[in-house]
Amino acid sequence: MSAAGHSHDHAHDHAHGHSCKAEPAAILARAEELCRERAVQFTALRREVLDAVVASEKPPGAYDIAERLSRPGRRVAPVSVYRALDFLMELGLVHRIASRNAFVPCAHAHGASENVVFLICRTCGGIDETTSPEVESGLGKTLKRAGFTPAHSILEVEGDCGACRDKARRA
Amino acid sequence: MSAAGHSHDHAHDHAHGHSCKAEPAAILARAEELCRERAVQFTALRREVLDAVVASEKPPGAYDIAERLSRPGRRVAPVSVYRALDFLMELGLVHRIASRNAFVPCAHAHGASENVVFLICRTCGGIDETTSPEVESGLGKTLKRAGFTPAHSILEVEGDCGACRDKARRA
DNA sequence: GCCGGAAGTGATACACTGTAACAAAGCCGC
DNA sequence: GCGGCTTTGTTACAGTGTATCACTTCCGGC
Ligand SMILES: [Zn+2]
Ligand SMILES: [Zn+2]
Ligand SMILES: [Zn+2]
Ligand SMILES: [Zn+2]
Repeated sequence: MSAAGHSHDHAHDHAHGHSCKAEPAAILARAEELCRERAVQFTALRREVLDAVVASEKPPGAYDIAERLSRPGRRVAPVSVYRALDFLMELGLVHRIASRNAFVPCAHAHGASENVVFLICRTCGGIDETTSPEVESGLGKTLKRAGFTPAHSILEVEGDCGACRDKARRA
Repeated sequence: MSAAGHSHDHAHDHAHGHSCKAEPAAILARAEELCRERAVQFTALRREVLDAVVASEKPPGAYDIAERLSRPGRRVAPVSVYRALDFLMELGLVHRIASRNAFVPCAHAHGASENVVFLICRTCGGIDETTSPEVESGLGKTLKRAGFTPAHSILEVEGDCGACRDKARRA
């Protein structure tokens, strides 16, 4: 999945559907801003956990993060990671992928109530995030028909991303 | 939703949004038919696990089922339950709810590729199942736009079912 | 600067969820 | 019945997430 935006900031208009890793600097900035707004602490541990999620090649599990942050002389227990992840999810900076027990940085800065679609590539393991007005409205109709009041929803699609499909075709 | 048809088959047209337990007899019959078709064994254990899933008040976890099936003198280990559940899911008789680690009987007899929407009531804990052509087509468009080839997807909505909402309103 | 409450972290233990490996039992076609 | 396959039992273990409590850090008020 592609890394969006380089230092010289080329035109990156996202007509492509493939995942663009959130720019580490951008998401960090967003984190700091959000924490200032809400008057909560963006502590070192929280920053490190966010960094780990952003920097990981594949969406890591909580234990992966704990291991990555631990060194001889400093052990970060999974429970600390979970707390930081809860915090980051509360702020909408990180999402949990229920079907994988993994965590991804939010790539969209969408509102909390807005539905997102996670595209999980079973070949490369990458997870892309997109929004879908069509799904949103269709789901709204369906829920209304069912008399169900939604609080939040998860939509995770497993399959093959464009890059992996192309690679397979060339092979 | 809905279990159509009781013994005296009253009009049960399901304008209501709340979960209607699948008729135990019907799903059992379907299981036997499917197993005959595919020439696989519908063993006692598999039947008991299916029964347990159908009969449970709330969607049970695998360990709940194991406990329910165990008695003094006969212990059913979780691993056996998982195997039976895998079997039943393969046949499309049971679904796993990723956001809850719970299992529900299929209430629709839909095809394997067809998308379903799970409606999870956070008040009563009931889980209803419905299909949504709108979502289906909307999601198709979105995936195409993203260049993503889907294999299968999960869509789980948490909120309040009609019954619980009414109950709350009257209170 | 100091104090006191609130928030965050460390550490341990534990509960819950799921899988691997191998042996024993049951089924089925020959 | 024999031989191969499927299913189940049993044990052990890996992976995921939470409860508890003590300790530290932060922050606002004095
Ligand atoms: Zn997001
Ligand atoms: Zn891929
Ligand atoms: Zn179903
Ligand atoms: Zn309800």
